[in-house]
Amino acid sequence: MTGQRRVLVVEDDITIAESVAARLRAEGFVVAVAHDGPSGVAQAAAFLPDLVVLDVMLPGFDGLEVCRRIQASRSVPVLMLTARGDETDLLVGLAVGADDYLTKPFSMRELAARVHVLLRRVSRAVSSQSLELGDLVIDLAARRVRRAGVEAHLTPTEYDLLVFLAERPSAVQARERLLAEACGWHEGASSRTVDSHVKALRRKLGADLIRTVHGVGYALEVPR
Amino acid sequence: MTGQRRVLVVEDDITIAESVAARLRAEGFVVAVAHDGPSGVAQAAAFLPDLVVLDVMLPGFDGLEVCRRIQASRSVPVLMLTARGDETDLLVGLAVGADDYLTKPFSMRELAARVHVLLRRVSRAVSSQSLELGDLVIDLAARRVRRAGVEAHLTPTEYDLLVFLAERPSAVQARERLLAEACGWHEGASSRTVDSHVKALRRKLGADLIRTVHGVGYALEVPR
DNA sequence: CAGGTTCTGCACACGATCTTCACAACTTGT
DNA sequence: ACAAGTTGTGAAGATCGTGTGCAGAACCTG
Repeated sequence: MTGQRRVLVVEDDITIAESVAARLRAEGFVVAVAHDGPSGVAQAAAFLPDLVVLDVMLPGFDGLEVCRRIQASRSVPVLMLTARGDETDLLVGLAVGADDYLTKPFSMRELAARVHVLLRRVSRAVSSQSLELGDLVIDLAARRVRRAGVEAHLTPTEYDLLVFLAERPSAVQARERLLAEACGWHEGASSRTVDSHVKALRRKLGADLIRTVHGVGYALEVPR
Repeated sequence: MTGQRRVLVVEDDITIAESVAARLRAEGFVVAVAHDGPSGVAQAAAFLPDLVVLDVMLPGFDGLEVCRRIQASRSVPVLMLTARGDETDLLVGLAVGADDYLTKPFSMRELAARVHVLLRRVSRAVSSQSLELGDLVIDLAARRVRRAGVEAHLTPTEYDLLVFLAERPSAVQARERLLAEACGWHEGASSRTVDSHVKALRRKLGADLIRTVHGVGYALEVPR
């Protein structure tokens, strides 16, 4: 994970919002605050947070709707804040895509702990800023790739191909899929084109990185 | 992830342990219970749970040590149970690799909700669906097969054949069926082709895996 | 526009895989 | 135990898929 984590707090109660924001800033996060649903959704799109802390009770439309809309465009972990006993909201929230929840009142310490857990989990899976698979590091923002600390210069197609594979580590992808996703789609495109790019990736990043699955396609193996 | 999820509950208070186990069983999980640290670690290795619910206060050695040991061998999500106010234990627990926690007293409903969230998250992250039949593990996304932890290299036809059988454990499949499903369909294809592939599978994965049903076909037996 | 880079498609060689065959070993029913 | 049918086995040929190098096309960039 590169740089600072960004957290968006969507909470209409100014006092709570500020406490939360202050605590998270103290923990080293970059924090944005929205006080209603529509601006929450807007900020989620503009601020591109790594995590959203979301009150379910909001003016405009409610938190569940916000949750749905945020998740619709981009997969972001959501920590929901619910009133105690609001189990219906809670269950709906989890169904809608929230990843965790806290019931009010909660301690700032508890909030911080949960935020850290959620982000740790996310970075373990897929980070929005960089992909790290063993000694392979892909800096998505900078479009740079390093293997065992050594930077490799990749052409655009090679890079896209690598990222597509790296986002699905060890999952086998058919040539056709790779051709369509990474290279553009041409009528009558030859799937042998993929071979050429795979070959280039192997030359630049090591032959062990990409596994050939005979008769199917390729998969990226997590290197050590 | 195939079939039922397995949950291990490590909790010394028999009443709590049974309530938790009962609730989780009602939710459709396969549940094992351990009442102290050492047997918790042992069961984690033997029962191979998809998730562990772990009390931090345990006879033997404490829950944090159990957590460490469980995580040491295999990555399993851990839901910690802590006494209210035990924030030190809590933070250490999260550091040691717990993925979530509940403070006592908690409602069974809350527990069940968290268990579901954790498992959903894991299946989302690790994604790779897999078939597990005893010591045979088929990673469908990666198209990889392991028996008793040892990876076997299978050819495309062998793999397809195995998956077809593994999706219908113990069910006998006619040669013609296998020929059509796993191998492509040729006019006038000889069903003896299947024999060759079965033979290869037996050589690579052990002779006990595939049972011959004389005059009918083959069936995959769940190995112990 | 010149010079470079990148993408794509092709052909060949090699290796992996599939299929078949003949014969041995086995199962089943009588 | 025997005969008939079925399955296991090993090997060999046919087929298919992939790695590789190369060259023209397409694409930037200054």
